[in-house]
Order: sequence, then structure tokens, then C-alpha cells
Amino acid sequence: MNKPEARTRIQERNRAAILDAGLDVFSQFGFRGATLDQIAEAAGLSKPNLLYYFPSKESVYETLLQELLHTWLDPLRAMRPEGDAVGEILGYVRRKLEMSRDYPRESRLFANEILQGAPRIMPALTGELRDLVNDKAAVIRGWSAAGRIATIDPHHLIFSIWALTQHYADFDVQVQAVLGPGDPYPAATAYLEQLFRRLLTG
Amino acid sequence: MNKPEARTRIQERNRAAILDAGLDVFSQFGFRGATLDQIAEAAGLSKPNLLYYFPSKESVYETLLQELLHTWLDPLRAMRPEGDAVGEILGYVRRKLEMSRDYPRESRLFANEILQGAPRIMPALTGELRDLVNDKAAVIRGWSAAGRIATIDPHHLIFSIWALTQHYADFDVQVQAVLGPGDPYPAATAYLEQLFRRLLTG
DNA sequence: GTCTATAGTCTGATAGAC
DNA sequence: GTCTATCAGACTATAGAC
Repeated sequence: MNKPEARTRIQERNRAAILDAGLDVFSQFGFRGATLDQIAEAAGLSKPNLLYYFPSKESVYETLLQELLHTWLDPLRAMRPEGDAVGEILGYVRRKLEMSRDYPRESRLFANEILQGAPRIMPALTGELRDLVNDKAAVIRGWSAAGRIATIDPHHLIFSIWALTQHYADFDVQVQAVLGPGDPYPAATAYLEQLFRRLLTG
Repeated sequence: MNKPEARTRIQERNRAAILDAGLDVFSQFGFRGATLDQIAEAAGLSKPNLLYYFPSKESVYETLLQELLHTWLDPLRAMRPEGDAVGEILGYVRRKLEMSRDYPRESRLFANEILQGAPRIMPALTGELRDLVNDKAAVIRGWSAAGRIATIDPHHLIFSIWALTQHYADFDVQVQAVLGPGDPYPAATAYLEQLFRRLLTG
């Protein structure tokens, strides 16, 4: 009855509070810069109590990274070869931008992990991520060859989608400093649609 | 004779070694995640000796940030209103991408500072940076109004240039994991020129 | 399950010999 | 100028009372 799959409601709530607090702190300071004190306080628990739910700082971080990977690539996976080429790519851009808007902490957690050299996520980058990207790059190359979109480098197209959409989560502070308060996403959505439409139909 | 302007050659060399090592470590781990031990070892000095040259960890970091700001905005400043509109913007993209290629650590230092909420650089963001961006945005808006480039949101155009060029420095590990070893910059240069040319002449 | 207390280590910074 | 030695505080993690 003590298996992870059979937790009480209080346990579920505390576990979720720890992960939510960990996401706050790790996404801002990275693994090394974050402290258990910060996370415990944000979760409303004592530090020993936090360590009752997770055996170590590392385990909190790795749980977050694993949950992140689970959903991070979904928008790209959803790109269908048999769909309308421009529409599929624009749809991917839109979904990715929505993820930046709705899950900015996850985007920053990922950015921090990469900036630190991806010590814990590297296997997924050279494995799952690379395979998926190469698969979708082949799809895009096929669309180009069939004349359904302009001829472009499919890998750099994917990089540019990542860069442009994640920028609004990762550099949010800078965007707000320049634009002032207010939601930048409506204008960003319109701008990115315009950008990719012209690129793909050029 | 002990003013900062009158240092011996050894002092200059050690100071430079500390700043270089600090750039290595801070750009990877951020301010909180970096330690003086790491920096001292990378600089080939003892920790007390490092603190002979800089009074604190903070002072090393702030010196780096200040030197960074000094050159970070140069490529944007160099955009001339009287030049060829498309050529000026493409030139900015090219210079910014060259900075990512030649100074990736500086790009990552900046990214880390922003991810952590820009605690030390915020005044520059809402001051110098914001003013310069608004100034250049007006130039771009003028180019659009004169029909020399397509009509686009000038602020998001600038954001997209930052995002696309800095991505190759900040997410370098991911780019290499996907593409494999080899210099990604030739293809990136060609891709970005194609992208912005189509966007601006669409 | 949650707490106080604390062990053991790391970290930024200082003292003082040479 | 550079070193060894070391301090005070912060850090991860554990022990043990309740």
C-alpha cells in the first residue's frame, strides 16, 4: 500500500506542491543555483519533510525533467505528413507558441538545462529528440520536393521555430522591459504567422 | 601608482585570466550556481589570490556584465537609417549571428542573467536597451511606410533577430546533438538570410 | 508524517605568514 | 602578491522525538 501508485490525497497534494515549487525555483536558478530551502518554503513544507517525499534534490529535478520531456515534443509529433504542408507547419508554430505562453517555467527549465551543457538530458537529445527531428525533417523535405512549400533547410526551419517561440518564455523579462506591461502574445502570434507564411510560400 | 589604470603586466594577466574563467563558469551555471573555487581553479589561482584581484564574487560577475553591455548592442546601433533598408537589416542579422559564433559565452551569460529575472541588468533593459530598440523600431517603421520593406511589427522583428541568432550560441549543445558534429554556422547564415529576405520583401 | 536538532560538507571571505 | 589556515554561514541530508 506504500507504492508510489497508491498515495493518499495529502501525499499527492504535497508531492504536487513540491514539484510546482521546484519548477519555480529550478527554472529560475538552474539545478546548482537552486536550494532545497527555497523549494521547501515555496511548497509550504519544512526541508526534512520535503526530503520525506523525495530522497534528494537531484530526484526532484530529475522528476521535473522527465515530466517535461514527456510533453515537450508533443507539438512536433503532431505534425502530420498527409496534412496541408503550410498549415501543418503554421499549426506547429502556433502550438509551440501556446506552450511558451501557458508553460513558461517548463521552457525556462529546459533552457537552463541546455545552458548548463545538458548534463542530465543529453541522452534524450541525441536519442529521442534527434530521431524525431530527423523524421520530421524528412517530411518537410518531401513537402519541398513536391512543391508544396518553398525549398528550405528543414533542420534550421525547426530550430527557428524553437528559437522564435521559446524566446517569448525564456526572455520574457526582456520582452516586457522593452514593450512595457501587457500581453505580447497576440502580436507575437500574428508576427510569427506572417513570418513563416512568407518563408514557406516564398 | 596602484590605480586600476596602472597595473603591472602580471596584474593585467591575472585579472584577465579571472575574467575569462568567470565568463566560462558564470555563463554555464549563472551567478548563484557558480563558485569561486571553480573560477579560481579555471584561472590557475588560489581562491584567496582571486579575491586579492576582485573584492567579491559579485564584483567579478558585475565586471563581466558591464563589459558585455558595452558591446552587446553595437550591432544594432550600427543599423543606419540612410542605408539600404533590406541590406541594413540583413547586415544586422549577419553581425548578430557572428557574435553568437565568436562570443557564445557572452551570449549565454546574458541568457542566464535574463532567465534569473535580470536582477542586475534590469536598469539597462528598461533604459539603454529599450531606448535603442524604440529608436530603431521607428527607423524600421519608416522604411515600411516608405515602401522599402514589407509592413511588419518592428519590435517583434528585432525580437526575432535576437531569438534566431542567439539560439545558435545558447542552445548550441542541442543544435550539435541534433545535427551531429560540424560547424552549423554556414547553413545557419544562409537560412537566416533567406528567411529575412523573404519576410522583408514579401 | 512532520517536526527540531544537528551532522557533515561546501562556500564566500578574511587573517596573517612569507 | 601569493600562500596556508581558518572563520561564519549556507547547504544537503539524516537522526530521532512526537
